[in-house]
Amino acid sequence: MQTGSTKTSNEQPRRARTRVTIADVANHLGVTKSTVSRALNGYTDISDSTRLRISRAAERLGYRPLSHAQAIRTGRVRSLGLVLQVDNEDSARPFLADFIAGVTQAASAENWTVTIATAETERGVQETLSRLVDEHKADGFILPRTRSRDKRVEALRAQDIPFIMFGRTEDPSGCSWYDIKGEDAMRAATARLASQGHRRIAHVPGGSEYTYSKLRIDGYRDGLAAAGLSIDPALITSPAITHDAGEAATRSLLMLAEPPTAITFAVDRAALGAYRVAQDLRLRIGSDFSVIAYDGIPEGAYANPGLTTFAVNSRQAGDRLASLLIKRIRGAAPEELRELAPATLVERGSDGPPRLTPAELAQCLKDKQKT
Amino acid sequence: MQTGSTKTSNEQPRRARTRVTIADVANHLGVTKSTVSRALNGYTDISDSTRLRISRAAERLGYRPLSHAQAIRTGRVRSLGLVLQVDNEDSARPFLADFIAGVTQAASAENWTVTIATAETERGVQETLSRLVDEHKADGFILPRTRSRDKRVEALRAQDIPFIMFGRTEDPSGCSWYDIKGEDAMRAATARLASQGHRRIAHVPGGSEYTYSKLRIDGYRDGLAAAGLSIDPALITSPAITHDAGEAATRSLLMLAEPPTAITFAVDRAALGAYRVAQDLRLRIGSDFSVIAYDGIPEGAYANPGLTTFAVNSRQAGDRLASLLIKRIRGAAPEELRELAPATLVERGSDGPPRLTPAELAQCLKDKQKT
DNA sequence: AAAGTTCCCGAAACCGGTTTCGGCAAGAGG
DNA sequence: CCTCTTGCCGAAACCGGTTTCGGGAACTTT
Repeated sequence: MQTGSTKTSNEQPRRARTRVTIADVANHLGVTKSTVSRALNGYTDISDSTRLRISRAAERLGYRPLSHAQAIRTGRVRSLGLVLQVDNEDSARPFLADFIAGVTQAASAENWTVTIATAETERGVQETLSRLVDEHKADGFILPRTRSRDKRVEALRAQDIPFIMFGRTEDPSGCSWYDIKGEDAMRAATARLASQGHRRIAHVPGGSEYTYSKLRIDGYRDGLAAAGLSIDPALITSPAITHDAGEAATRSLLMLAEPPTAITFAVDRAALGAYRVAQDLRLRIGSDFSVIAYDGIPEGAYANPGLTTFAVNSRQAGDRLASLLIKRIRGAAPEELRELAPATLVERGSDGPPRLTPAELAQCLKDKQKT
Repeated sequence: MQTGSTKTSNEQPRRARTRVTIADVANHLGVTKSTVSRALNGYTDISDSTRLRISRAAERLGYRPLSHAQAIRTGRVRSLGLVLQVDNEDSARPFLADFIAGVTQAASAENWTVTIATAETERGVQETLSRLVDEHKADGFILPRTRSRDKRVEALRAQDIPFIMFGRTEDPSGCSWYDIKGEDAMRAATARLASQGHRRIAHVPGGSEYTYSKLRIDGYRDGLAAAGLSIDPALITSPAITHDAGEAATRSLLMLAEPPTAITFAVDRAALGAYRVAQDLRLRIGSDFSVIAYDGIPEGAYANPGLTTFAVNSRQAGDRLASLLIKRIRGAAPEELRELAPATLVERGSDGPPRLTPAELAQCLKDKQKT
């Protein structure tokens, strides 16, 4: 019974609702499609009067070109790609909404859109990215959380596909980026603590695969050096980006024979782990020992005392990233599209002059352990 | 010097990187484009052997059809649209990442993508939505946070564009939805508190323009009725969805001559405001008065005592919404695509048997006020 | 063996835009 | 007055797919 061209899949015929096409505009004015197209796209071989007539008519008829119809010839879909890694641990990203708002806002301003995708693993991100590339779902990509050696960067660079990093990377050739100066923030944090009188200042770094982690350690080191303090490798723990890991790192630091009176954390979430330690050991954060972190997550404001931190403006970051990427897609050289912005210090209660010296703190902890 | 067809805009010629097209596959096998197209799209008038040959060759050559090239004829871009309202107040949406992960995951599974956009105002959302519709950037839309009377719904319904709501609405004709049974959760919350011995149980509703708010109030009322408790209009406050508003609502309830010993909140964030009141008045949440809320935001776990709440699975919601929407786009009747799922109770420490009667609580508060 | 089906697939139109090419007309130059 | 530009726009090809139409070959049926 089947009559040749019967489809098996359950797709429904597209609805017949008619759109205003470029041909409608052309017919309406008695010109050709090509004239309309060139008039609307800024070609110079169209007289001003004609251009005006056409753009008016297009406006009045409500003509909106289909970007996918344009894309077939131009190769541009006017869309930015964003592939997020959402693993189970830190899937709760409080500033994601802001970040996306920034990206989409800048994109809409140029009449572009944003194509978003997620994956759980690094490998999954790679695959998703390459699918979007293969199907040309986006003209360029925003790469958040860049690693020192980043496969996404390598793949896109090799294929000469426009991209911009939120973060920096080891080999910057052909790369554009927007990043927050985490190194400056950590330098400032260390300087601030030193000026408060701290002499032993520790650092809990972030994930070692990420570029930011190295940069923040550098900043921490620079800050110590500038304050004339020596660098004690024992005061730099293993990486910690979660609540639990931050708690463990804090504990290990306080166990030291000569414990630090201040700790800088590369990420807020780890710093919040220190609060649990303080509660456990009945220490007051901000006097018994101080904490300064980085990120600016909202939970930091609810902590008690509030977490002093260097906050990043996620919305602005998204906005700048999208703007720069569009420029890149339009042909700007990648080397011209590199921007750094500062984090802003949010002073709350988690830091202050040390009540005790390291030796006294050690003694105090030993006493508490007995009881 | 300009030679006629010079463009003024700064667009760069698209890069010449060649893709594998359908013609390449066809030539490679000595068949026509149309045969390849039909073979790959499941038409029945292609012999199995040919179909196999073609799909193998396509695979081997790495052929991926351009969705925008397909779209020009089919009218389908294989993309789901999602327009979020990101206002300044609650822009920090902790489950957004999960929600997006769910949506994109279900979309990718069908080889679809997700086009995301944001706006700050209700009006902005409307405009963004209509821009996406006009440019046909998506084949259908996911509408989060539906209102009782929702302009987005009316607009899309009028134009017969597929959509699905996360939430319900007043006039369900032509609507599909996925929603969490907030009414059941509130009924269960009230029942739970009643069984703990509470006799005066209050409710702090969410934004009155949203459908969920009305439903949760209904659930609260049903719960009271089922427990044989009377409904006191004084125990239903004005809407509160922020920390501050929740704090104010709590204060007003405790000021009552006969205050409630338990409060149900339509949203977690408002419930967290109650903690500030408790701290202020030196009341213990979970014994002096109890709190049960709804949402399952992560901050609830950090509160002290932990917030007992009905949590929604955002990831699953996103997943189901995307799946249902795709079915809708493929032609399923909207009435068949309606799903409800339960919220799950997360028992923490914010509720328990009342230590005091309402009268005693009032007295206690009066005493504290004196000192 | 002729006629009618059924199974496959090629040819060509089509979707809605963009871009190339060429030509007419008006203005400039000699 | 004739030629040479220059400005402006139409005709048609083109992008990469999908879909319609029709027809040849093989297979039944009578």
